[in-house]
This record gives sequence, structure tokens and C-alpha cells, in this order.
Amino acid sequence: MAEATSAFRAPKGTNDLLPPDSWRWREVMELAMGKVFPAAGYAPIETPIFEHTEVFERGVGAGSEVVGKQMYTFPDRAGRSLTLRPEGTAPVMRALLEHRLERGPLPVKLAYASPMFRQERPQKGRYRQFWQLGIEAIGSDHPATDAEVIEIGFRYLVRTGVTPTLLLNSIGHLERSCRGGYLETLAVYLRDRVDDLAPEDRGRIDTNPLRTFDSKEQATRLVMDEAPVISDHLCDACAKHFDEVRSLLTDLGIEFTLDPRLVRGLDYYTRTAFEYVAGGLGSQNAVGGGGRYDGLSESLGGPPLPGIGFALGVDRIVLASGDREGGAVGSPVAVYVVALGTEAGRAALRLATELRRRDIGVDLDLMGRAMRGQMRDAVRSGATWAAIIGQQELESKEVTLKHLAGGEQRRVAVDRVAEIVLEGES
RNA sequence: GCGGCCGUAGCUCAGCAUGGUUAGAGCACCUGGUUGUGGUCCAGGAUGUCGCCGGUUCGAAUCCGGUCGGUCGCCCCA
Repeated sequence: MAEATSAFRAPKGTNDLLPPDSWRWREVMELAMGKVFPAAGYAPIETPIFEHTEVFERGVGAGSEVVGKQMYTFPDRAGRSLTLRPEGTAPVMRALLEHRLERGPLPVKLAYASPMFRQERPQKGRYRQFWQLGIEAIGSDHPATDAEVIEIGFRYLVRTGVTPTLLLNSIGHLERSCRGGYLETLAVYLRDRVDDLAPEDRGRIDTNPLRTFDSKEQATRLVMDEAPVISDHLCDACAKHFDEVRSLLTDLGIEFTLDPRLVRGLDYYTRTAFEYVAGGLGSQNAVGGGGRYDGLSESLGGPPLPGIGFALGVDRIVLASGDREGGAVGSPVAVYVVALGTEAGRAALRLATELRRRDIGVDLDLMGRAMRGQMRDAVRSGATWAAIIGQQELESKEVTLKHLAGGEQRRVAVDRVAEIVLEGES
């Protein structure tokens, strides 16, 4: 295939992002980082691509699948264990604590668009290097924060063309009065019905009982339909918090589906848990997910500091938002300079440069093509105007300016090209 | 990490069950028809170690094994 001239390929599970798709990709990123997120007060943050391994072991949780099986971990020359970040929240919290941002105004609102790395079996919508867009609001446990964060993610997805469904749950907090006690209740129920469970699910009772809710085995599903759900076992504070979050979302007109089975895969999640799902993603139906992580700061050695955030998969957004036409769609070229002959070629490059200095998008032929080929390329470039320079124009210091869509053309002085082009744009 | 399917020009694919001269098509690309004007039309042109390694055979794109990659499902998650 493409390896005809090279022995190298991108590593398994990684992708080269090429035009025209890269235009769409850039558009999705800029809508988030340039518009929607900052418009709600979220400032950009960029943390290192690798961290000390302990940040994830202690932040995300050594027992989680991601930390246990999927991380790219390697020693540096000093023997320190480093890890390519598999997710964005723990590094953001680490940076916040390191720089004492929690001593400033709260909540601290941050947004990122960064590559993440997990060594999994690649599939549609699941790659070893993938980009996540996320926001974090740290320092407030007020339900309005939950509602704000969830609404921003929802509205952003709609703006990209995804039609998300919001799944919502509360998984309480770790104490016995709340999730801790519920897990015991659930385990007792499951042990009671162990013979009715599908054999492959029986082992989960002790390892991760919540996951039995996700089983695809018919036998297990019947059991789980009658199983106790966490929403009935939340402590008063967590229940009240969740009530308020739901009420606020309803106020904002955000529809959601309560899903008592919804669990998050990373250990730091508490209370509000949510997921945005969409079609078009094959077996990966989540475009993004998030939740509250009120214990994360402390597990990284910081002070008690509640927080909530989400992460969205850029690749999945692009997949779920359907096919857009590519090509010149994202091209900012306004003028294509056509030159006839060597001398005109020099003038063409000069004109192109002058226009570019004024921030006008300009392209021109660099292949020595004949005029016919240049005109074809002009159309292909997406330019509005073709600026033609031949012997006659050279002599009179003029340019033939042709409107490519309409076809009409006229001679204008070289100095006036920028002015005319800018007029047409406004 | 486990299982199913797939791998021929830049792209989409035919050819492979019955191995046999220079491996094809459409699209895209380049040049010319139009000595200075684009999306149509016509003529011509360039492009592949048939994913890679090995085996069977006088001979392999075609049969066999391995490997790498992709894809779908499991798992996990964004």
C-alpha cells in the first residue's frame, strides 16, 4: 500500500490526520477551545503529555482497568517511572495543586484539548492515541456547578452536529452510609441469586458488582431487573444533591435519562455521573462522559477540594456528527494568482506576498503549470478571485481580476487588488 | 488481552474456487486539443516489489504456514 517507498508505518492504533479531514477536526477543536468553553469562563490549560506514574495510580486508582492494563509506562534515564497520560483529569488536578490555584478564586475553571494514550485493541472510535476535549470545575460542590458543566458539554455536542442523549446517575460517595453500604447490599442480593446469574458474571460479585448491571447475558439481566439500585441507597446529602442537579437541568431544558446502571470506569468518581451517547460509533456509543470527583484532590495529597468535569472524544465526535464535505470547505484562500511566463511568475509571488501581509488568503501555482492548469487549480483552491498576470498586465502594472463564480473579469491596478478583495468580503 | 472477517494503483474495486505470456477497470492526477482563461467533451500519459516473510511448484496476486496491519464483536471506555 502506501509503504511502497517507506518501511515505516504509524504505530498500531495511531492515526495520521490528513486533509481534508483535518479541516473538520480543527473546526471541532476550535469551536470548543475558542468559543463554547471560554464563553462560560473556562480557561485553557496544557499539562505535560507524561506524568509520574503515581499521579495515575493514586488519582485514577490502581484497581481500575485503565491504570492496571492500559497505560504506556516507561522508566526515564534516572529510573523514575513515567506514564503517557491515559486521561486528563488527574494531571489537571496535579497541576492545580502544584501551583496552588485553589488559593485563588473558586471554582477554578479549566479546559483542555489534548492527546491521551491507552494501549487497547484498536477499533472504530477507539485508538491508542486519541484526543479529548474536557473541562474541569474545581472547588465547588454546589449542584449548579454540575448543571453548568453538563449543559456546556451537551450544548457543545449539539453545535458540532452530534445528537447526544444524556444519561445521568448518582453513584454517591464512598461511606457506608451511602455507596459503601449499597455495595454490600448489592453483593448480598447477588450472592443470594448466584445460581440464576450467567456463569461468566458470577466472579464479578466480589470484584466489581456494579458491572453486573452492564451484562449482556439474558440470565443476568433478569436478575438485575430486580436488583437494588443505588438511587434508593444514597445518603441524605448525596440524594439531596442529586435532586437539585436534576431540577436545575430541567430548568435549563436539558433532557436526560436516569440510568441507575451507569457506572464510571475511573475510581475517582463520586456523586453525579453522566455520559453522552450517540449513534454512528459502532460498539463505542459514548462520545463523552464525566462526573464529580470530590475525593481526587485528597488522593493526590491535596486538601479537600470537590470538582466535576467531562471528557469528550474528538475522534468520536467527528464520527458521530456524520460526514461533512471536505475539500475547500475549510480553505481560507480568497485569491489565486495566475501567472503567464517567468517574469509574470515573479510578479505573482510578489503580489501574493503583499496580499498575505494584509491577511488575505492567497495561493498560486508552484508547479510551473500552463494557464489552463492554473485556472483549474484556482477553482480547486476554493478561491473567490483569480488574479491573472500576463505580459500586458506586467507592462501596465495591472491585474486581470476574475470572479470565479460569476465569470466576469476586469483590469485593475495592482495596488487596488487588496482593497477590492477586502470590500467583497465585508 | 480473546474470537470472526479482510489486505491487488492515491481512492473504490475486478482478477484468485479450475496456479501459466508485459496484472486490469472506474474515479482522481498530469499533458495536449484551446500561441492568455476553470468545473463539460476529446486524445494521450505516469503510477503497483498484488501488505511482508517463508513453503509447495517448472511456474504463485492465485495454494499452504507465519507475521504485520485493518475491521467487527467480547472486554474497556472518550
